[in-house]
Amino acid sequence: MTGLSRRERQLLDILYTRGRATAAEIQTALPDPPSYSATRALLRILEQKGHIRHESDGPRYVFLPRISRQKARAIALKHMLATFFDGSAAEAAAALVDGSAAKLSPAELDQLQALIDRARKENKS
Amino acid sequence: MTGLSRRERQLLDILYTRGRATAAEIQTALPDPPSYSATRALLRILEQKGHIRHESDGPRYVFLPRISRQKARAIALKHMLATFFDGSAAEAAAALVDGSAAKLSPAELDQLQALIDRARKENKS
DNA sequence: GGCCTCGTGCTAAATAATTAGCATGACCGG
DNA sequence: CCGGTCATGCTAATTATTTAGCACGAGGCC
Repeated sequence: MTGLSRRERQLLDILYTRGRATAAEIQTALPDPPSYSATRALLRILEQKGHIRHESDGPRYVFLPRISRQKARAIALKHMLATFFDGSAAEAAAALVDGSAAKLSPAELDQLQALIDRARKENKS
Repeated sequence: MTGLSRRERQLLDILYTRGRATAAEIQTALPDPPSYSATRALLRILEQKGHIRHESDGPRYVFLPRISRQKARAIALKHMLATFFDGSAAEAAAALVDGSAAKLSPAELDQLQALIDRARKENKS
């Protein structure tokens, strides 16, 4: 995943965020958008490299990542942990709870509490 | 940060991971390592772009990111939340606790528990 | 002093990435 | 039928990135 070029990465991020998108949607969403045909050329390259695929949606193509969002998440998380948190999921979670990246609502804290409780139960068995 | 080229990103990741490194160390750590002089040329570009700086360490330079690891972390976390978790810190934290990316030890769960408790206290005031 | 090693600054060539245009086909409306 | 719009496949030109070599200086050893 670190072998991606600038534009490849930008485009894949859009697809991971949205799940699927047309070339026109992707073009609009790209930072400093290139032309429609430049966008399509990039899509073709990513498809050739095996990162994405397309389906027909009426008269046009819609593009999807080849790996699931879950899978892509896990890969991205892992890379981020290694790069910024010495591999420590706990530190990353702490950063999230701490609000350096976002603020958790009470409901979200409850949700996380439930997960911790469950993780503790599983640790006991 | 999404405007970085392939090699730029690879190199910065190394510096964020290690905090500081010599050109030789960076060269070795780069995936599919280029020559020493190619590595230095890349460092020069990143320095010109303002992403890194160097200090003298005896007869050689040692390179550092221009932004702190804390800051870089926060940026990376934010981007990852937006791309893979619809902006939800709670979902990301859940993924971390859930172990899809890593398994938390009992001590780590305690640590996280303390942070949740504190966040809840702050929510009350 | 000469040679070697280590490190830097700089340059330019090679390579990869990015870009956009052309040709074509399908469809629709006048 | 013609023209316009929308979409694709494909190509090649342009631009950015990556690469590595050269020249030079510092330091150490013989």
